[in-house]
Amino acid sequence: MSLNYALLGLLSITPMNGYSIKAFFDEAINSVWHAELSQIYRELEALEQKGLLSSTIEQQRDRPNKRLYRATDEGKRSFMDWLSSPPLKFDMPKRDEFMLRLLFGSMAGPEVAKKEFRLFIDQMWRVRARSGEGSNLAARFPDDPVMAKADQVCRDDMYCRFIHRRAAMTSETLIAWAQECLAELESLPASGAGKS
Amino acid sequence: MSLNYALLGLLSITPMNGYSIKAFFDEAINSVWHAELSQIYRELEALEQKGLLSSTIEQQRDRPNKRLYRATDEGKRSFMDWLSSPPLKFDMPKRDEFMLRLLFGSMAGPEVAKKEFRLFIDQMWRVRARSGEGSNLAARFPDDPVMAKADQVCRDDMYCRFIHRRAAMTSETLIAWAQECLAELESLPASGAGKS
DNA sequence: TTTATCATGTAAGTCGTTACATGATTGA
DNA sequence: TCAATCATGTAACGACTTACATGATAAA
Repeated sequence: MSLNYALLGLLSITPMNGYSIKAFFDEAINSVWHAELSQIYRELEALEQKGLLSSTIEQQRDRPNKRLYRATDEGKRSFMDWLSSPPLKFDMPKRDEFMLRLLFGSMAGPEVAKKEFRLFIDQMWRVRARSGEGSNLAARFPDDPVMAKADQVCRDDMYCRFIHRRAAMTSETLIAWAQECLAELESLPASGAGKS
Repeated sequence: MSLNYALLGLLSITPMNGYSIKAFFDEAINSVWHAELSQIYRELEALEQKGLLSSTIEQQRDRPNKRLYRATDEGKRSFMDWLSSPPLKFDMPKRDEFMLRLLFGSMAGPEVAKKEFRLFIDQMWRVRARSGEGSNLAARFPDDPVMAKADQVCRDDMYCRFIHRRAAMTSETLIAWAQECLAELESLPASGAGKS
């Protein structure tokens, strides 16, 4: 299973609606978990039908209503069982498109690789910048108690600090790595686009 | 798409059978791409039916026969198109179970987190050890020309060196990060299992 | 007036995992 | 003799993505 426990965990702490869960994933813990809205809504419904979540409609003027989900007692139990269960895997299957392209670098020539490394470094700069700030959900959604609570889950929490520290350290390393590779590519005795 | 181009790329360089492709993924570029055998076989068949791959049976005494696949001209063209196409995404969706558990660390207590960090560090030691060696396919499959060729794809190739260097640097960083976190957890004023 | 944000969903399709089936050979 | 390695597959399921549909308000 997957998304499943991310939802049960979050909704064990605070009630949220689908849209705010998506925002939390993207803004606060984007280095940890990703999910599309459509998947979130579907999964929320499935968990409610299993009795692990319950939902209520929150009326809003000026805006569409929200369906707030929260974990039931059974949902909390199910989550805690998972959280304390030992069979955990560290090696999540990797499928990295950039790395795959790099593997075939000698077939495309160094110019392509150089261009992609420069884009990669740009991207990592953005990641690094974001990882320093932590979550800014409360700022982006002022006077929304749901977002404020979701934000607070991460602020002042040691484990969230660990997560952001990891994102910062990893992006730092990847920038160094990419610059190293780029330097080697640029020092190449410029031949006319071919094998390495 | 995904596995798709990994296969076309590999089979543009050298003919391989399903089993050896799996071995190449796992042994030589496990930080880049992962796939189950069943998926590889299914995808190979699909690509052959599209005319992007062709296959021949290689007879063997003492062992089951091999079905060797290679990219057709159309397959090679299709692959090169992809390789030189700009719309590349660096942000592959992340779903990291260990990190997700860590996010909810304050609900499980520091002892659980400590245990998992120690396991994580063990795992990363193994990753680091492996990333130094590069691929050892030729050693594991002596007198198999398919494996020898697959292995050679990576040896002496600058881009493969880049890949292994990244794996080495990343595992190094992750070990440092985990040790840092573990130290902070161990310096905690031992309370009886509860909130942070 | 058009675009962006907020908000919830459905449907179809692709991608990936797990379980099962088969069968020979080699090494412990 | 039992497990592991080599080798190829099928079937069923589960997870994830993409495209579509709707509709309000706020800002450019």
